[in-house]
Amino acid sequence: MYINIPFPNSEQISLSVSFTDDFITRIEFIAADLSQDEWVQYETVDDNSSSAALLETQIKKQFKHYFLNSEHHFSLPYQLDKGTEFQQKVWQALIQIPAGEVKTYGQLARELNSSPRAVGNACRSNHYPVIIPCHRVVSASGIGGYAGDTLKSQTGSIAFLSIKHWLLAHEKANIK
DNA sequence: CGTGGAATGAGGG
DNA sequence: CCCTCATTCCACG
Repeated sequence: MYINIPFPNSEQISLSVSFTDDFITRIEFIAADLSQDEWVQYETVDDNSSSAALLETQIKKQFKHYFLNSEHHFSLPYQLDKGTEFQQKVWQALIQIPAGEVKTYGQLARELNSSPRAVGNACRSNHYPVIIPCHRVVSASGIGGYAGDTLKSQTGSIAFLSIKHWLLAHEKANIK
């Protein structure tokens, strides 16, 4: 099952969160479906009739808190064991970057004895954007990429870099 | 300054 | 194997 959470400051984009009874399986940005009033869904009251409903409530609550206050620390269950050992190391490093701070691909690469390019690729394969804050990794010269997009090339209809920019601004991070 | 190659990890033809 | 990628650094002109 999944829920769509409207992304702040954009009526065009939703955050689609897929989950089972026990954990989140995937998060992705999608073009918002304007045919339904998603804010109403988003505001629904607590329902603890099942474990899935419980998790759904937590997801809604925590994203609402984060969008209200970037200091919010996510505590949601998700599967980390899908990637390779290297990818998991990168993802672990990502969740230790606090809101308001950024690291470059190069910095992370030095910490992990790898290369900037490889770190970027691991960020690219992050299945849980926002709660695993790959947006806090920027390039040495600018904002870097997001969801496969770069300054030079936007792959689809959604301007992913504008999302990265919004998240970093929301967290009051200093960027070039 | 621009350009090109190397290093790195993973995925795809 | 070869290529492409959310990079970066260093050499060379």
